[in-house]
Amino acid sequence: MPDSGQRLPKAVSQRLSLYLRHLEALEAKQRGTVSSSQLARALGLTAAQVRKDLAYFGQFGFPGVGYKVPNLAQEVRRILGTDRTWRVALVGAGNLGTALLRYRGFRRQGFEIASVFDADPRLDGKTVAGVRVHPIGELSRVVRDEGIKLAILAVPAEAAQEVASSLAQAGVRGILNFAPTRLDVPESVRVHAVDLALQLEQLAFRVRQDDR
Amino acid sequence: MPDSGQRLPKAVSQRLSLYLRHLEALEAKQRGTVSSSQLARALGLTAAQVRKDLAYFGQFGFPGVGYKVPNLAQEVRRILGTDRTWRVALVGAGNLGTALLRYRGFRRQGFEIASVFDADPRLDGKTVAGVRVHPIGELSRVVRDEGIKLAILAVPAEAAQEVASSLAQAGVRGILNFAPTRLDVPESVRVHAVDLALQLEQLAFRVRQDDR
DNA sequence: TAGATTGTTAATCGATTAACAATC
DNA sequence: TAGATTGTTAATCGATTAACAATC
Repeated sequence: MPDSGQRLPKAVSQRLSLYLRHLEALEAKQRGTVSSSQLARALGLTAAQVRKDLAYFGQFGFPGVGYKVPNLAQEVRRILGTDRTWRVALVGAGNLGTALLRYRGFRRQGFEIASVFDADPRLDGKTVAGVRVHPIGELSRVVRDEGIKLAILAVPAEAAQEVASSLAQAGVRGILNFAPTRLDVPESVRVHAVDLALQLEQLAFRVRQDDR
Repeated sequence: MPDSGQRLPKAVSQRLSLYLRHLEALEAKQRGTVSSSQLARALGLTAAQVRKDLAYFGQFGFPGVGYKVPNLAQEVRRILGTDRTWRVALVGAGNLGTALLRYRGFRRQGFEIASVFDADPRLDGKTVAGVRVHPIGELSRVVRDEGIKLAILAVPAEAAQEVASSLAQAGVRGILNFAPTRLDVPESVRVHAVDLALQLEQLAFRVRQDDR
């Protein structure tokens, strides 16, 4: 039973991005086909898991052959929604914001940082990495006018909630939150938190655990 | 049955960091006690889950009262290993590396970026955010001499594997990898990957799913 | 054809939730 | 004491793995 019906396990969508990464590497190497067991080995999963994950969305494989690389890559892009370009607003042009603005990985995966906002009046009208910085007061208008649906939040924790509320109000549907704080937003808005210190904490914990 | 015996579910350790975040916020507000249901509400979990998670490590609560905030915060810090300062090496002093170097959240959680390395000879000997940049050739020596056990990898994907191997060789036990590539390291080294484009991809996917 | 590999069902494993006696 | 809340056991839920007929 393909496509609809059963709910998608949360873990599956996370693995889709991994599949796409590896498929793109295989595309670059001009590999024609790949089997579930090859994908599994490369990504540290099991072959059954790979097949089951992909089968949630349709029948992409060929028994006895495997999956056709460009084919499957395109399907996964379509599923993830990165077969088109998403225009993204970046709020916060400090160190982290600037790094994110210059990070080439976003564009490579179909994301374009279309406008940048910062509360610091000294940045007003300046350009960073070729993109003009707007005063934060223009956020609602610009986001609304440009129909932007995704935003990256790279402001201090204290400012995050207020900005998030403005973004929600302006029609943003998803926020990638780098501020280490929980955001209270309407149901219509998805928040995905990236807490950098938390990542290091997890790493330290696992390293210490190995020492038992 | 406390502490040892059963294996720790992976998801539990991830939630420990969340507990600590919230406990630190409560500490700042001078809150004396907190119940499992209050913690659960604040973090979007269930009370039973909070109690069970904490019970893996001991009996920290008081029936009828809840948990003592400073007490529990200290216990969780001890469990996570952030009751001491971890010295961390940063490899890559580009935009992302610089942003990470200036990011205050690391120090707040007990991580100190003790030395920085970059392959670009123009950065050689310069200081960024008050820390001197070493040429990458000195990586092994410095890491070994200073007994550094954690590293942050903020170099281009092409360079990541080579640097990771050097780090492993020099005795590093954990790598926080910002390069979008899988690293092949000895068993003694833990790798925790942070793929920024993947985070945006996941967000876009969930936003699109909501539109069904 | 023989060999390989898929998609899918059933079995297993693990994690979350509900319930409640014990405790303050 | 009465009310609140813990730690823990049993029940439920969900995700992973194994197995295999169908297919190329």
